[in-house]
Amino acid sequence: MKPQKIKNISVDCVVFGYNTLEKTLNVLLIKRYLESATTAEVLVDDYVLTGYHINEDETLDDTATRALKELTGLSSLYKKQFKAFGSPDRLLNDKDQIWIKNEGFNSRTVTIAYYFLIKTEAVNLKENKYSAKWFPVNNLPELGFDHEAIILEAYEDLKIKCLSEPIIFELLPNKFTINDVQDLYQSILGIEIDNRNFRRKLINKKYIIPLDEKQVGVSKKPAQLYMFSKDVYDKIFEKNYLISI
Amino acid sequence: MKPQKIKNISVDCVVFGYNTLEKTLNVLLIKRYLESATTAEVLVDDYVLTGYHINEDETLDDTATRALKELTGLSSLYKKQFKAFGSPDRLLNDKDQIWIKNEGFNSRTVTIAYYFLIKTEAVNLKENKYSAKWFPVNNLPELGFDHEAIILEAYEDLKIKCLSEPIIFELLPNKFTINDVQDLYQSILGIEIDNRNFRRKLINKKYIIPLDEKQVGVSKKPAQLYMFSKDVYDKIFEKNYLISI
DNA sequence: ACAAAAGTGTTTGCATTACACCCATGG
DNA sequence: CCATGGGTGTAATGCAAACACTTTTGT
Repeated sequence: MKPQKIKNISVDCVVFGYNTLEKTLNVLLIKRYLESATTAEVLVDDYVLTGYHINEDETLDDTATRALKELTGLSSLYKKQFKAFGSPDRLLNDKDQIWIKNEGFNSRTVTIAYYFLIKTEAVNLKENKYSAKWFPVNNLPELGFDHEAIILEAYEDLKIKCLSEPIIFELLPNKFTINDVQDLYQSILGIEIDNRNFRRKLINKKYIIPLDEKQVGVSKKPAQLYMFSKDVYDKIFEKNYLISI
Repeated sequence: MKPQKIKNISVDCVVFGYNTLEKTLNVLLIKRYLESATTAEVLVDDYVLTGYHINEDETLDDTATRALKELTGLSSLYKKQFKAFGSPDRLLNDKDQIWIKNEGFNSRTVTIAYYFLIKTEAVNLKENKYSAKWFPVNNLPELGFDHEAIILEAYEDLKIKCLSEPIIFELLPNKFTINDVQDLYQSILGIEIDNRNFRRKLINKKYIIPLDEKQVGVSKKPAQLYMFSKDVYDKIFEKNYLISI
């Protein structure tokens, strides 16, 4: 028997992916398209976050994990529930109303929003059934529902979180250069960082481990590769209580 | 006409209050009590967070604000939505099931949890219709539903948040001593802080303003009183991008 | 005068910032 | 040999941490 959907509670997923070559932070969005059955007029044509209404027997985390699994084929990604959105008018645009009627959901749906961090190269979008596509977080397409607001809040949370937790490495390949990490911080935070100071800082961390390997296939001096060791990080981690107000 | 309640979505409020004299961080809880109509047997006797199911025409923030207003008579308190709880088995204890049947809610309710910070002395519990009572966050009574878990997560969030934002002053009277602030940090974080270093740090902040006033009615040397100026804080605030991973 | 809590300075080390040039490699 | 990006060192500053005694007041 099919599990019962709860029609007024959903989970939406902001999937962040970093493109190491273009140095852009991207969000994975799916196409929303609907034509009138009679006139072939285009009724809805935009993008939305991936998301599902929750099932009766499912935790919120489960729903989010399921959504990502179906979108990307991947599980055990970094995931964070960051906020619930429940304004009564969040789905009341004309387009959204048409869409909702078509899908049979409740127009007063509260959504629990998650964000995911993902190594872009791990996703194969070629044979994706949702026409999923990456968009730079700073240059989003037209979005349905209140999804633009959701993405921006996820992004704010990510900006803060990446300063104090080593989640940045979720967005990079397993082997990376110090400059990759710097570029990524710069993309996320929108700031410039001094390269010498940044290198020193990172290289001094015991959980940033130099490999016996250098870049290959680059047309200039190949850079030293490093990996991040979560084990070492967890071992040496200690909470600090620095009050900085 | 009465607004329509949504039976499977609620808001729960963790209300933190600090007792300056006892130096304890407390949570405001309400009594949950039910006797069997026939045998007078006590069916439910414990405490829960204050919370409401949301109305059709209400934002989540509105519901939270309404709950606090009815509980304490106060509005415009510091409020933070910190997490949604939606496990399918979060309300399945026997006691909880009895209670839910009595109240007519859905056993699969997702709750959006908020926490509030409040100056304890601003609340008058004497004539409170909910038998609300303060409990130390480190010594909670028996709690219904999953409310203990909710309180603990709120507390974790508060611990982190108070390190980087000046929310601590929401828990103190308008006029406070430096040692009050230190005691409060110590209560929240469960650590000891060096008094000389802490004083220097605080007194150097431009938004900690010394008043032409000292404590009165204390039986020892009266301390200098200070106030917190949010205006000054907002003016001099600047985001820093210190990466500390 | 005594008890209790308020208040006060200095030193040391560490982390952050600012800053400019040489090096190694592939083409 | 040259263009490109990788990689390197030092000095100045500011902040945090450690640490113990004197002062003020009310009783």
